[in-house]
Amino acid sequence: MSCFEGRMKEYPTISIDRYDKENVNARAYFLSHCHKDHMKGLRAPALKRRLKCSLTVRLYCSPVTKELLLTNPRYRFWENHIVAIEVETPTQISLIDEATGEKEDIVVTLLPAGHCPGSVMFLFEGSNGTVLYTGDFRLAKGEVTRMELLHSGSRIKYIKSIYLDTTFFDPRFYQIPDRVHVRYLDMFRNMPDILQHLTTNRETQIHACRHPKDDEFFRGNRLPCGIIAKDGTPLKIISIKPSTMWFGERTKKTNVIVRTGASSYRACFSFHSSYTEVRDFLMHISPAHAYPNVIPMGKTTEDIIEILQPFCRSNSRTEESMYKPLGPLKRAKMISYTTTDSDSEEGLFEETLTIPWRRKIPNEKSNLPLCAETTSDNLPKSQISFCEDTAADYSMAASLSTLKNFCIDCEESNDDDDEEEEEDEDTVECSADQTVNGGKPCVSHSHSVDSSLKKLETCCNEATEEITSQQNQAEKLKSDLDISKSELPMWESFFKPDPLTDSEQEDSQKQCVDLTGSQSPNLFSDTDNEECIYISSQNSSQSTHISEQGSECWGSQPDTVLISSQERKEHSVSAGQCNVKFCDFLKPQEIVLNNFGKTNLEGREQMISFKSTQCLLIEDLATSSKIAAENTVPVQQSTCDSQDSSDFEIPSTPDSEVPQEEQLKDLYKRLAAGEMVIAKKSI
DNA sequence: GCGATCAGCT
DNA sequence: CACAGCTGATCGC
Repeated sequence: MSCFEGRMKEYPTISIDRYDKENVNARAYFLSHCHKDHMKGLRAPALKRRLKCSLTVRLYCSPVTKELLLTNPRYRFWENHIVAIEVETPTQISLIDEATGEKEDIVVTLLPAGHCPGSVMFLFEGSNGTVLYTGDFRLAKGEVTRMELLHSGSRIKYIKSIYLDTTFFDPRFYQIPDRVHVRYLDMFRNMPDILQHLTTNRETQIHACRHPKDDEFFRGNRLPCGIIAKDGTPLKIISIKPSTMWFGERTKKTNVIVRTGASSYRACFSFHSSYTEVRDFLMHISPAHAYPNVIPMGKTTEDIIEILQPFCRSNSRTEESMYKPLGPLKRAKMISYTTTDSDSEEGLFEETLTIPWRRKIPNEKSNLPLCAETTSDNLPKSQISFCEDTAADYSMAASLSTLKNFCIDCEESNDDDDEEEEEDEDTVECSADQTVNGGKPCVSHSHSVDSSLKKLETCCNEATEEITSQQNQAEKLKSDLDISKSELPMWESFFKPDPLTDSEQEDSQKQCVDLTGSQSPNLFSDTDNEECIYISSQNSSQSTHISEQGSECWGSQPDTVLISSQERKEHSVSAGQCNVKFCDFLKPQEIVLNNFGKTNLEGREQMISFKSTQCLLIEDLATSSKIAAENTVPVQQSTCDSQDSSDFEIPSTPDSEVPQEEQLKDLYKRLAAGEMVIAKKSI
């Protein structure tokens, strides 16, 4: 529950997610998402009076949040005072003091937060520095690296302060299963696409309604919303209750899904980032200061700030050093065609920054023969000229020393995490980075050279990422195939009402190794519940990924989703095949799988069937077959992809062909020879 | 009557 | 259970 007071130290004239007390007098309001604990005071009389008196004050939010807000008649008075800002679109806003006429401009960028429909983080850039307000967020590990607007060139922007969702920033919530994998962060932009999955028809097999207190309810021939099986057959219901706190409270490690009753299960699930996800986010952002938005019970703000402190860059480096200007550009070196060791080591600027290297796309597995080879001083001239046509006024100005340094960047940017190496190469890589990125401190050098070098960097990065992507796909395919061989999700065994056999329990306990000390649920683990069901985290992340119906957003909150096998033909149930339906904006506290009705299979052996629009199919990747929307995918393959989404890998490109070893070798050779390699899309 | 706050509940 | 949000009771304006 957010305890953020509404104001940030750097920009105290704006209010975010709080609209009471002094916040009423803010020059602008920001709403990160439509949850009540972030809307305090938003319809209070004081604020209504302010709106009537002010000509300039506005509420800024995402288009989806605006839509949701205005759906509620109680907030409709905002209609003429609310401004929707497109996600990932830097927008300048003038903050005007209507009493004095004083004006301050800031640039705000909305970044998808993955918490609920329309939820965003706010990135503010202005005279008092760059600050990030996260609101509530759930971002998978590594996702921050793909947020371009948090980066300048290939490096993370300097974030002075971060105001952070620390809901689960506690080792008890060390790891929370990933959500159903989606390809894009901005999935909520298309609300009609989500709405098409919804119906008010109670006879559908997926219900979002409150869960009864106990299993007794299900023995009656009625669902919580009142619907009954037409032919009078008894209901066969499985309920899954998405929980996070419950798992955090376990004294032992548990599975991600634990059986809690005859037909009830707890699935570990969260709309907030886990400890490791927040830690990954913070480590990448590396802000100078971090402030918690959420203070857990029994803790103080100071406690949490202390926990956050090790992740702040002010911890190891002084703030002053971060702002150290670059100094004048050494133009003479820029136009040199020759290179010496001293050139490359000295760099292009009189002084160098000490900004730690940040990877935009870290990858633990990939090696980069491309950059390793191109760091050679024998680099062919063609390596320089392959971007020439993209920069008319460049005139071959990039020295080999620049390229050499740049290639060190390249190599490292895709290398494994190794802080020692980073420190060792700081000076060299920074000088290169300043050259190619042309960051804000580089005010004295030629724009044309700067932009040309940027293009050069872009070209090299694209080539590098292409190779990395190809390698990743090959490795992923291999690992997925391994998984599919050995760890096929056993839906049949999961949804069976019978307790585990001794051998099943024994097998799973053998695999329980707790090295973290956290109680976070594991794939196969020990449990304090004797009726535990063992299921992979991939499965649970899909099975629990259900949410609240938009039309009920303001009314009674449905917290149960009932899934029955009584379905239309397109939702037909079949063993071994499982489509995943995306209802990501629903937010139930319970999911009930209800397989009442007639099917062609015995009820308890049925697989629950969904529709899929997002899951990638590994086999399709391998065969380049086109993945159509609404495609039907075998669950074991879609879950493999879901697992991948949690890794620090570049997501595989659908429709692309995984290269064979020989092809890769050929690619490397061509790249090393300075040829331009263009990714071809095969559909 | 309405809003703020809290307890209790899901 | 702290999520997030509802209902109802109570108090104050």
